[in-house]
Amino acid sequence: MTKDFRHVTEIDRLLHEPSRLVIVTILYTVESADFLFLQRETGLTKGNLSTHLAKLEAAGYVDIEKTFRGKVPLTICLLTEVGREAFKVYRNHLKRVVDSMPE
Amino acid sequence: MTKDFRHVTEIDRLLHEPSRLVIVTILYTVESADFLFLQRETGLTKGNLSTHLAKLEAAGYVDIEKTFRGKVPLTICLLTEVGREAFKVYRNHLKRVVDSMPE
DNA sequence: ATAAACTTGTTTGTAATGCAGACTAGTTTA
DNA sequence: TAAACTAGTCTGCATTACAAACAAGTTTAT
Repeated sequence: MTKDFRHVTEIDRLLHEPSRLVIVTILYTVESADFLFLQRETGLTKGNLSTHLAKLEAAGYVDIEKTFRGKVPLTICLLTEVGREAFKVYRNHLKRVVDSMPE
Repeated sequence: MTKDFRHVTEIDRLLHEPSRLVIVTILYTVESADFLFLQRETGLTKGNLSTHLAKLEAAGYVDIEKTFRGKVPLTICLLTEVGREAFKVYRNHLKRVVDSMPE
């Protein structure tokens, strides 16, 4: 048996998707962001961003608040405590993965 | 504009898939392995392993040599030079990702 | 007035992906 | 000669990622 690298497969798939990781990383640093801000920062299309946010919301990682800026609809996104914890866990897991990789 | 985390999205998707990363990591350390050895080490089902290997072969990351051990068919897998390089690039990319993640 | 363009997203359609069970083909053992 | 084993591939299904099309209203230009 070689060294066991299978721990990699236990990583949080929701955050392992690069698009979602970028979204969550941004939310981790800013605490609150609207839809178009996220779109600009991530470079994602609206449809794609919308889907990823819905998935993160379904997992309880982000809260999505529908509101208005004047008369214009506005979607505010923020990380939940669950999401913050999940990010930290993922980050640490990824660190271990990197450290376990052979030279 | 917040810090730019979009470099994450440029990561090698082929290696970003955990199952394939485990396969390639093993091949990186052993230089040569047969199908059943890989199956035991990775914990993947045959079908899944077969598909992932085919994908890695199509990308030129692994060579697959069909041979026989006595009268029994045997599939030998090994990383190509391209695959070794791709692994190193991915590993370094992942290091940068981890280092760029906020506390 | 009303048409054009913009804001802010959601829904839909499509192609790719991951996964495991069914299947193939041959070999060895009972 | 039937059962069980070895070594994989093929098939089908559920999930995913992605972007284009659509929706619903607002602001600007003519």
